[in-house]
Amino acid sequence: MQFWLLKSEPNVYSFQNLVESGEGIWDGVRNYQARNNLRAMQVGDQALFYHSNIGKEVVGVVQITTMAFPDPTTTDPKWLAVGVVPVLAFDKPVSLQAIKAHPALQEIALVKHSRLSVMPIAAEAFNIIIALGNQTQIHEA
DNA sequence: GCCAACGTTGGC
DNA sequence: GCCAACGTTGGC
Repeated sequence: MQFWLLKSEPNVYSFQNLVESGEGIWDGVRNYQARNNLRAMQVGDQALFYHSNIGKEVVGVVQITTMAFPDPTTTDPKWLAVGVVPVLAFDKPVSLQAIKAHPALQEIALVKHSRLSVMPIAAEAFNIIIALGNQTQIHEA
């Protein structure tokens, strides 16, 4: 099982759009590195959903439901898409600022490779961000 | 709206 | 195959 981070501009396609439709297709990727990451995805992999430009925060988690298939938004066979479903909406979105301020998240691709739209993320970093975003599930004594 | 980072294109 | 020009992304 691999973990990923998917970036979208919320005025184009937001996490809320995905929650409302229940399932979606992650398409429109036109970058080779991002495409290669889509191709490496397996059914059941999970991904953080990041809102770029507006919000600049991780707002939830999605699960990959299909292997990569030809992107339906183009006739060019070299571009790929995957199916996704929402699995968790954060109580408290995790801002880019908070990620940059976290000592254990300095090296993630979101910070280091800000222009990549589909990137792998280590399980440790994935779990830290989930814990930050899903704070109401952390109960204190 | 600006600009840095970086990917792509095209002339040579 | 190099590299300058150009386009796009995304944070600020």
